[in-house]
Amino acid sequence: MNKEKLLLDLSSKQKEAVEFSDGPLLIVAGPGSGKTRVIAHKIAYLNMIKKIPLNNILAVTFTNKAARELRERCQILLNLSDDFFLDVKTFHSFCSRVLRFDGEMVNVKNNFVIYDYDDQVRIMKKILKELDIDSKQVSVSLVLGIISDAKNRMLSAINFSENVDSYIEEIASRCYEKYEEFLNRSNSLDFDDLLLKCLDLFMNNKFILEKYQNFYKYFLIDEFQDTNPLQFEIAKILANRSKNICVVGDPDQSIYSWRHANPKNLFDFKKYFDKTKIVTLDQSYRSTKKILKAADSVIGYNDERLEKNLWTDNPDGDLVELLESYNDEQEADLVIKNIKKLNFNLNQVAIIYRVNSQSRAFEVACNRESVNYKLIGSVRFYERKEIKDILSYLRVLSNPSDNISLERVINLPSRGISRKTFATLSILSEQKGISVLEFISIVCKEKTFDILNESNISKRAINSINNFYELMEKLISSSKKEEISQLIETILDITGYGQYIEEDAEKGEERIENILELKSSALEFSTDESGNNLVDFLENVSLVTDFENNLDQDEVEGITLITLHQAKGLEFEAVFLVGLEEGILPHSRSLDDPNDIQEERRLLYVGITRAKNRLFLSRSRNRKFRGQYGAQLSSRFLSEIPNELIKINNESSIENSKYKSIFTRKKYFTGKNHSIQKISHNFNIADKVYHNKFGEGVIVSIDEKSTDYEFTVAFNEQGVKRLMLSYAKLEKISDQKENPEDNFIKDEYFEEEI
DNA sequence: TCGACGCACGGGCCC
DNA sequence: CGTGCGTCGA
Repeated sequence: MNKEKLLLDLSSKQKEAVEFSDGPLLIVAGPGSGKTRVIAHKIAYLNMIKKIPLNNILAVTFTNKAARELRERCQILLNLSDDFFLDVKTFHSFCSRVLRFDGEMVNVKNNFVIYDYDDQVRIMKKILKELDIDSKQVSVSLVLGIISDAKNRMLSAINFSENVDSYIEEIASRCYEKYEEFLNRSNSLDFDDLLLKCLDLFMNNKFILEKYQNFYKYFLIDEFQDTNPLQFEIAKILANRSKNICVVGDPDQSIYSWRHANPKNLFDFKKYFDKTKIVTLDQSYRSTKKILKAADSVIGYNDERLEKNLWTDNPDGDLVELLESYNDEQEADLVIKNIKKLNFNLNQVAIIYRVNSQSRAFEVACNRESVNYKLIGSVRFYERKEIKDILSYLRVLSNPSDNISLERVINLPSRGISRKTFATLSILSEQKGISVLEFISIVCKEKTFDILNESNISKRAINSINNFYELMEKLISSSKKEEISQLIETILDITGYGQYIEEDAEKGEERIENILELKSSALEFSTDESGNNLVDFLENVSLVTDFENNLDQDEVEGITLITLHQAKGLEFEAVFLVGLEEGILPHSRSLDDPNDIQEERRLLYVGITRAKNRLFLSRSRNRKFRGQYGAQLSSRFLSEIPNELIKINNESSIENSKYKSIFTRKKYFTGKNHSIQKISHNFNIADKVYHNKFGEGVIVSIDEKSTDYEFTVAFNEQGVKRLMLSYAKLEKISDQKENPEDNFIKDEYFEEEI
């Protein structure tokens, strides 16, 4: 392939981005503007035209799935065989590998384990107990959040303790110190540590930094709007020498601020790197004009934006359809019904929701209607109990310092080592400065059981501990010679865990299947990855969360059920965005912070722009929550889409007369950016009015609200009510005819609330 | 030390 | 509604 051919099917802007190969480059790329294509072509261009060896290029993507896709594209463009070398990694996997090689310089041993959120919670629970802090007043997640914040501001436990300025920070500071000690003792790192220690390594070891700087001459970073401060620092320090760094992002698609992502990194990039070239990709090749317009008008309500003027040559397309149902079950039915009417391959259809728990109703509906579906990561595979149990055994074998994993399995299945015994063992081992497993080994090997006796551990318990020791000895020797999948089999066998699972009448079968799946993934791993040892396997497990996708992908035809966050980067012919309700999207936890609301809006923007052809938005008037039905208000975002783009799905009106009711789109919103139009009216105090439900009445007062009016009406029979004008269908008695077109009626719930 | 039982409380997004 | 924890009796 020559240069002309490589650049043939690129737009002039895409070409510009691909051909600018030396020096800092910032690509602002709207949804569907072909950014992955540009990155792939850029790598191909560097290699083919500029003759840069592939191993001098580091590409960083947001997920492992994106990494795989990029590799595939490059492989095709460069016409390479399957096993070609190209570093496409996530920040975390890159850092992890650096630390495996060179971590000693920052006191990281090469067999460290990575602790996930679940592990962190277990650790922090212990710490709170130890420090006698009431976990009802100071929650585990709060403390972990503060620690993570601190790490992202590059504050060590000591630095942090010097700068506490509130009661809660003082507590968190003490926990932070303990937490770090615990991780240290366990030879383990959390996700933040992977980045932090790696950065530490680069900043304080010139020699090692230069090694990497000399090795990687070109950097490409995707989804830059979702990089956090540590990641940005790592990018800066690595690229500081060559300055050949290209970042791609879209501030409107920044949806990970809760993970410390900072879209400002996009703007700071050009401040940090002199003479940054900026290319904006604003042509969408994905969505129809109408869908794009809907997306654009929604995101227009956010402020402090970098306006992009996204445009497309695609056809106008169909109107965005609005679905409304009575409850979440009906919502699922209605969505599936509409999917069945479409003429797309089911792989081209997605139901996208805000929270995983929404998937349940759709699974049920799919099963009932015999529609195949692929559920993406709701109960994530590696987080299932039986999988984590097996992995904990493996972790202990790979890293004997891993106390938290040991604690998990030492009495699983029950073998006579109680929590209390384990706690005693922990204290004793800590005094000796070794891990619990090491302590057990020494005591059992030297038969110095007196030390346990003295600590009030019963004869029976000591016997159990000794049995466990012998069991572990066997496993350790197996782990040295067996393939991982074989080792899993051995574990199931000699720990009794296999039998324990089988005895579980309810979930046993499913759990066995999951374990088999783990075994087959281990088998796959040891055959096709270069590293086939336990450490590599466990690392892969910690960092790759989407392994289920590997298996199905497009082999089975089925619709996709997925969260908005996970849907980033994907596209479908038809998209159903469901649960457009206050409390869901925007999520209830974001309602009182305007910045959070803006992120929720970006989330919707991401959702809308996944659609190529057809977009359906759905809301339910009621939803089950904690076992009970509660009324739901329509999402404020729905009213931000201009009416002319919207069609109300004709099946939506619930036929059952009991629930006749219906849409709550606020007609007076026109979706013009930043200027919310106020409803107007010609009512006056003392006017006689008629209301559908309450009958005749007299207006007592009219209060102006920010976008609406609140009427107080004295009804002849129902007493005094307060009603929002936009929701209540009030008529002046003199006005005889109601407009038959006007079916934007009231939201009963809203009305009664007021 | 184990497991059964009952109670209280909690549920966003993920590398 | 589900779970996770603490308490209790065996």
